[in-house]
Amino acid sequence: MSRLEPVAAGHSGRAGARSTCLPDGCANCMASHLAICSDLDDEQMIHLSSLIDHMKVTAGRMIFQECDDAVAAFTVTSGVVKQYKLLSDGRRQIIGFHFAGDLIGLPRGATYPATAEAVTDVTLCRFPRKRLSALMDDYPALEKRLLAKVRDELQTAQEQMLLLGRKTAQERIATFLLHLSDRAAPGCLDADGRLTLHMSRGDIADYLGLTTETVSRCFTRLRKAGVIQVDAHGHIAIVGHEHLEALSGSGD
Amino acid sequence: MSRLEPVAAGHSGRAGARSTCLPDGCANCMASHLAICSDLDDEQMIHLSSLIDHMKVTAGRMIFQECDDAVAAFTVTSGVVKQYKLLSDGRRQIIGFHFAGDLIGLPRGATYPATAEAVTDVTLCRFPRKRLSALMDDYPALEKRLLAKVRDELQTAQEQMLLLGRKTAQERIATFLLHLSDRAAPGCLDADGRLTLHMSRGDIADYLGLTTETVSRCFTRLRKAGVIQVDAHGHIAIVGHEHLEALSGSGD
DNA sequence: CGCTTTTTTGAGAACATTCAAGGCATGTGG
DNA sequence: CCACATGCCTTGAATGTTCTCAAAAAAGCG
Repeated sequence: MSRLEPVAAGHSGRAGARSTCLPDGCANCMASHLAICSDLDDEQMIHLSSLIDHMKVTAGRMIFQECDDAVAAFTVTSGVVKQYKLLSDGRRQIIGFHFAGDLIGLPRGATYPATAEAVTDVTLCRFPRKRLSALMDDYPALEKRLLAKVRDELQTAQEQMLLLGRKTAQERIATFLLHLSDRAAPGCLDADGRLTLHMSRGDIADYLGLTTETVSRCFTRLRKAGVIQVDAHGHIAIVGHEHLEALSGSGD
Repeated sequence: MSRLEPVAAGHSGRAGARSTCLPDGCANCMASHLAICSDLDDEQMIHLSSLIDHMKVTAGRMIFQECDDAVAAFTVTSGVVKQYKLLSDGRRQIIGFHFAGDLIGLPRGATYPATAEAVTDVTLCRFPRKRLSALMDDYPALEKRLLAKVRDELQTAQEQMLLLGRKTAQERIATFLLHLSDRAAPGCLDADGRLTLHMSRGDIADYLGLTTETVSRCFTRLRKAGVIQVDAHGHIAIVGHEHLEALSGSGD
């Protein structure tokens, strides 16, 4: 049984954001302006489209596993994905959450260095690795874009090292909420400015190097302090943005 | 007064590892086989050489500072460099140590995201940023090499997140020692297999998210357990490599 | 509605930190 | 060559933040 199911064919004949002639999956892609394909012209896009598959993965399913052969990379086109590493006794560190436009699964080596799992229902664009790297040789714009993405990721990772190595539990939670509301997070911010976390307390804990209980206690404290409001569905409104920034320990 | 001093001119006429016609600094460069220039042919190397300066920085001096304009990138050609980020109250996280062949100071944005400081006396190769990116457009091999370097760094950063978020103090020290002895570390490994750390206990602590005291206590425990031997000068011999691996919590 | 899963809350324990002092090496000046 | 100052490392005792263990409350789901 494959963990990955091809996405159902979309409505044909509907013009997408780009020119016609593209496969439905690409023409309607919500992430095309964010992903590595965004710098390609229409002709190149058609070429790229011929190499890829569009997939759906339901929440909780694995996309690829650490140590597996890295045969394909994926662009997240909707939903939220997490990547994590495990220690032998089960301790888990989530190394990143990924949103629409993010590319995952294109490591330097032959195998994936982390496991990827769908947090919500997810749609993905699958690039066979060999064909993608061949394409990079032809289209330098693609490689430039990839380089930019990897650099961004590295910078984010360095900020996360500061968080994991030196910040208190409270500061970690504050930083996390601010990052979600300020940056990243397409699909996390409601129209009314409310934040939908999507991931569980346990996931947040494993991302911030804490336990579920500590995360829960910090949320409670922030709520009682009037910095955030949490509604019945767990959606979060940041009331004291400045207060939260003060609590985050800030960059410097 | 500049923090960076040009390196003294080398002996002229001495043939380096590469063909002649190169500036002494490049011809004699100990890191040319490791750095991003390693994939260039002689003609390209001559071109690259015309863009760069060779510098010396003494131990403890700053190379560039967080938030400064990222006008130049640097390749470490000898010695050890650390990069760190600070919180407003002085808490510090070292995000990486850099050895011969490593490239630092080429961020995505306009400013350096971290401060770089010489741990030992260091020699550097300085690339003005604009000219380097112009050169990348001409020599795709250079950009490919950079991409590979950044990917390596990202993978290292992800392993460090696992360490900082989930490993115990003992496991962090064990992992650190193994990494130095296995990988990285040109100039850290003596002929007889002994490890020279170069950096202080405080630096190690700020790299591993611990305090100086905890680092010291862990070293003592490892020494008393017979896993490592520390001589009068602080050089370390790893006696129980397998034992250390068991203590490191290992990848999975 | 009953079941499972997740989240919250509480009490006690643990690991690492903080605070404090002593040891050891290096370097300087008498 | 020794005395002394300095900086870094080590060791000890006490504290604290976060974790572990445990149970209740809330939310999701058939």
